[in-house]
Amino acid sequence: MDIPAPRRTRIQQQKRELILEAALEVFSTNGFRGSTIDQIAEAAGMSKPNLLYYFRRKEDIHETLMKRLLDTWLAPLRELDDIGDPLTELRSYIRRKLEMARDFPRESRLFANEILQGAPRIMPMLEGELKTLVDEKAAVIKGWMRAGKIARTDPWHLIFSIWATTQHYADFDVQVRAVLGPDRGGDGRFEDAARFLEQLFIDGLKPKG
Amino acid sequence: MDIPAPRRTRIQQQKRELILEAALEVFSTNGFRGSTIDQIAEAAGMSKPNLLYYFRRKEDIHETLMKRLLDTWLAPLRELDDIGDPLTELRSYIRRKLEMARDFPRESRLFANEILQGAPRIMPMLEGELKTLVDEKAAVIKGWMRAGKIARTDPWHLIFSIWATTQHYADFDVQVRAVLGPDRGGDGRFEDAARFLEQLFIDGLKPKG
DNA sequence: CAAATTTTTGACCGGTTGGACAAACGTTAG
DNA sequence: CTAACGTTTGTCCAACCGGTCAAAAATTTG
Repeated sequence: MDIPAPRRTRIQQQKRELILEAALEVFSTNGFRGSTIDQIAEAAGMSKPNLLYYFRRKEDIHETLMKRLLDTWLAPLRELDDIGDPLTELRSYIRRKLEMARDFPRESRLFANEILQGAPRIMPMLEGELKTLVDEKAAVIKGWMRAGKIARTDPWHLIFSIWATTQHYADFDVQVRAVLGPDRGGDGRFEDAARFLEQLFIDGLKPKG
Repeated sequence: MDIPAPRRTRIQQQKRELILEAALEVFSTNGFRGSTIDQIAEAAGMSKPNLLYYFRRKEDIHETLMKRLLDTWLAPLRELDDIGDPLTELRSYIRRKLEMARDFPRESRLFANEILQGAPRIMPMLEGELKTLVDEKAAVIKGWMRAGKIARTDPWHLIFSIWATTQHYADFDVQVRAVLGPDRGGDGRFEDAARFLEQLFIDGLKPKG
């Protein structure tokens, strides 16, 4: 990175944001290697050397984007809380996750791209921060199961399946729209998905009578 | 493509297979633009011009790979049949899909890469062949619902969720292994996933008493 | 064996890419 | 006004990349 964080002027902050926004667009649709600095510069409305004045290397942009992304990306899971009704908690976790797929598909795709290619730049984060958080929440879910509040299953795979099903609507969006066709593939598809996922997970997780 | 298919010698077939195998490895981990002909050639143990003797352009390799992939990829869904017990049919569909994620993760990632980047090369196939097949199978599932054999839901989103959850174990494999850790992330993870998915989908789809 | 054919390779080319650099431009403060 | 500082740009470069080509090497055919 270029200018040390504390000494950034308002203009510098602004331009850096502009670049990051443009880079998100470009990286998320072309992957890291598939994106060029020129593309990002053009999307940000500036020349390549100008962009390189704010971020010395292409990788710096990607790294900054990635760091920032991970926090927001894990926020919904962080909010999953022990207090409150378990099924309600899970329901709103699923809803929040699906809303993120709807409202931040580029972020989802950026993340998917990185994982698909073996997570070369964020492996430590997965084994550290992410694993810790998931283990913690899995313990919470396990507690609910022991208390008979929800059916017994593997909490880790439950979390994976929530990730998979919700992010699918961002990462595989073109496929979803192609299969649903013009009529059902419109804006309503997220509400249909929400209804379906609620039924699948919540009804499926109700404790066995 | 180079030599017309009917006039290929045994050696040509063999070399082409070698190249396709190497290309699958490289494309699935780096994406199309992220992969170079040199990488593929090295992985196939030959020089770049030699590779280009068998496939004139980089795109031809990708196209051949993609065409071949789609058939095998959709085979499990094609097998989903109206005859036989609905829950058993769905259970074995899910199992076959998960087995494909386990045994052909590179194929899954190649496909995921393509879709993630907007499916520029296979869009017609998605809107045509794939949509037709899914619509057909959705009708079958709907029939089961009308007959009271399984609970009522959206058949399209049901299929999406099966795709998402099973392919997740191939596409996001590094993340799954990182989160499960060294002990649970070993070879047993697919059996755990199979048990979990069976419970989620099959128990969740039993008709409401 | 020799001629014909197929396969392999080294050298090369034009275009692209990430990045460096110095000069020009703009802005602010004394 | 002008010196200092921050910003922008045109130009350039070395590395890389997809692809060509002619000639060498290997193989097949007669």
